[in-house]
Amino acid sequence: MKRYAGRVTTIELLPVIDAAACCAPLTRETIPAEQASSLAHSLKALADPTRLRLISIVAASEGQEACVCDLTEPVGLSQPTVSHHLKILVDAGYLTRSKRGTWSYYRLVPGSLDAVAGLLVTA
Amino acid sequence: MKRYAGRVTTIELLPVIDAAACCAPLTRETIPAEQASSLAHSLKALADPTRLRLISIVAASEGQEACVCDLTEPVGLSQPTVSHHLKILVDAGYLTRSKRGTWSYYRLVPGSLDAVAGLLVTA
DNA sequence: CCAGTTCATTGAAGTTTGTCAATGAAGAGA
DNA sequence: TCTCTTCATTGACAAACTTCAATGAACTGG
Repeated sequence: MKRYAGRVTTIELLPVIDAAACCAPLTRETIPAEQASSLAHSLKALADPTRLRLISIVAASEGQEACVCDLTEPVGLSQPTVSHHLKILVDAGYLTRSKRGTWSYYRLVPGSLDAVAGLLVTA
Repeated sequence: MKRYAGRVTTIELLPVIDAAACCAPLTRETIPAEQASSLAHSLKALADPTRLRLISIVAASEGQEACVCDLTEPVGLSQPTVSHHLKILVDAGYLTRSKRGTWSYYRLVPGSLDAVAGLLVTA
C-alpha cells in the first residue's frame, strides 16, 4: 500500500495567518502530523519561482496592488498560467483578490509572509 | 514550447544559508528570476509534511541529532523513503549527516531555518 | 446591441515528486 | 570468515504539478 501525504485524513487547510496563530516554532518540540501538513501546504504555495516573483511584484507595485495584465509580461508566462498561480496564492492566504470592473487586483495580505517565517524561526 | 521552472538555465543551487547571504527580503523590490529559483528551491525542500517532521524530530532529539533508525517509526514510512527525504534536506542545507560506525546521524544546521525565514519576512 | 478587453476555468500533455520493494555497501560481533 | 544490522541507491509506479490553447463569463465603449 502506498501512502501519500495529506491523502489519508481530510484536514482543513487554513490560510497562513490562521495556521500560524496557534503553533510553536518547528524546532522546540516534535511537530504533530496535522500541523506539519498545514505548514507544508503553506510553504508549497510559496515554493515556486513564478509565485515568489508574483508576490514580489505585487508587493513592490504602485499602491501595493497589481492586476493580471500587469503580471503576465514580467513573469513571461501565459495569462491562464498566471491566473492559476495567483489562485494558489489567494487560496493559501498570501494574496487577496478584488474585482473592479473588468480587472482583478491582487494585494499582499499584510503579515502573511511574517506568519510563515515565524513558524520556521528557531528562537 | 513548454517552459518549466529552473530548466531553462543551469543555475547553481546553493544551500540555504548561502542563498540568504546576499539578498533583500521578498517584498522590498522585485526579486530577480535567479534569486526566485534559488529561494523556491530552498522552500521546496521544506514544503513536505514528512520533511518538516523529520527536521522537527531531529532538532528536538537528545543531543540534537538522530539516526535513520530513530526516524522511520515516528514518521511511519519505509527506511528508503526516509533516507530519500533526509538527502533532500541535506542537499538543501538544512541538515548535516555524519557517519559513525554503521549509523548515520543527522543534525540541524544552525541558522538554516532562520536564513529562509529572514528572506520571507516583510520588515 | 456589438466588438473588444480582461480574466477564470477546462482539458490535455509532459515533468516532477513521493513512495515502496529489491538490492548493495559497509561496519559490528560471533 | 559469516551473519546481522544500518543505511544509501536503483527502478518502478501513481499522484501531483506546471504549462498552454481553447473557451466562456463579465464588463466597457462605441
